[in-house]
Amino acid sequence: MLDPKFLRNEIQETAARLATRGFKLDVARLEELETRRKDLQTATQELQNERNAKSKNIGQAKARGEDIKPLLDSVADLGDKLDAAKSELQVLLNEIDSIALAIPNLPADDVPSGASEDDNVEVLKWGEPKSFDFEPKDHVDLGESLANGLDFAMGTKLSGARFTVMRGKIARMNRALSQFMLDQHTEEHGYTETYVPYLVNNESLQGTGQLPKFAEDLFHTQPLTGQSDNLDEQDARKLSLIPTAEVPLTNFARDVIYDESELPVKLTAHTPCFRSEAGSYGRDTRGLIRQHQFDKVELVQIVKPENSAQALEELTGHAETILQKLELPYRKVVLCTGDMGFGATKTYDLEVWLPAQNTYREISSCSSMGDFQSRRMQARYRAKGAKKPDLVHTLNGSGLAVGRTLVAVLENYQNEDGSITVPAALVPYMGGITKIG
RNA sequence: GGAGAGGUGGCAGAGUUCGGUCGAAUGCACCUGACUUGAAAUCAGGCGAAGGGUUAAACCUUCCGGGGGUUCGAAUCCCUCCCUCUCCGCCA
Repeated sequence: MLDPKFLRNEIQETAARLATRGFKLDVARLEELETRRKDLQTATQELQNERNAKSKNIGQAKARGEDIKPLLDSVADLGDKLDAAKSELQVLLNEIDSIALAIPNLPADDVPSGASEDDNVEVLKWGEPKSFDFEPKDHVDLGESLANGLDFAMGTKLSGARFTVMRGKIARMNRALSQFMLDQHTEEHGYTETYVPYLVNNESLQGTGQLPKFAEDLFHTQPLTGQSDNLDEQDARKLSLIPTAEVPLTNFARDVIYDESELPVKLTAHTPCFRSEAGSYGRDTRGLIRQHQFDKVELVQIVKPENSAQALEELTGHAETILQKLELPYRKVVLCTGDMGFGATKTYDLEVWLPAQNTYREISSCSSMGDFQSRRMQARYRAKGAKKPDLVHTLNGSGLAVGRTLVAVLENYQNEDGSITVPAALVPYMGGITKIG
């Protein structure tokens, strides 16, 4: 959520900045709503003031033992007028609120402007794509032929499309990867390991920005009632599967006022992620690339505003370290204004080299959300000597997506006979074996 | 699953009997000042959040777990939901 002041006082500038990411702000509509809000709010508050003052008089008169009948008569119709004003104001506020909740974040100044992923800017390339003296197979062929290590048919039988069963050494490697990543981040990068719920409530989802706008991307334990943009009382108790550990981890900060000395908070967790992938029916239907369920090691930082830009560089570096230690070639791109996620001010994508596709594919996305999530969550900190608490900044990134890392290892470390060399960094996590198959 | 207790400011904790100068005693923490070479201790003062308003203030409104109700007026009374704690049962 943006600072309401942007929508009140700097709406033209705000609209212009939002336009760079392809979002059209209905300025005329908002201005009209704002004008009415101001009038109505003032009028309502005046009525409340009048009521409070008169009620106070009644109390005092009663204490003195005077006749309060005339006073009661004088407030007779006040209640109805107040109720009417209040409900009219509430309708208006709800409308403004639902508009505000659907406005994406403002891009940071140093984000390249552009309309689509074609306008993303490559920052660096790391490692050389290995040249094979045979035709490299893709991870599906490799995984299926390795003792049925990847069993897509079984996943479909049990659950449906985009679910997969892993067996034997492939399953072990999937586990090894997440263990390796967690150890790196906790032992080398200073993150606190956490274990979190995989089911979260709607407040948490609204805090990080998945709701109200992206309900269809998630799996819900119960269908949401209605299409309302605002959470009603019943919906607030329904749980949804997390699409990323960003949701529970970032919501640690919800309704918290940190002491300055507690920041930054750095959290990591290994969790499954569940995505309905609505709207992606035709894309990446083969293999592990796009699944309804996959594992991810997530990095989250809660920082002081002045540190968030630097923190994004560091957090992205932490994710890069994993790729470097696994010796997987990758490139780093900064997303353009048009390709960024809803709540991001700036995002780096890390894309790993996949030989079978002869291209780089996203394996991590690291973003600074500025105060966008903090404002929704009321996540604040108190600076030493400051009168009022300030909103913190939040960042998150994948470090890394485990399923896609498995794909990358299988494809990049394949040998001509279909076996897979275990990356050196992973050998200790694989019980010492150096080759699969 | 059964029985009971409770949710109040950053934290702890009064107030709820008998609704009215209660946005809320007190303590801790924090901020400012005095004392001190400095610090500690002590003393004095200040100190919840959100919104509106102002050059800045003043000032106004809302908030005592969420929602609803009664009333001129609700932290306080009623309904409902959520959460926490204790005891019993059950379970990994």
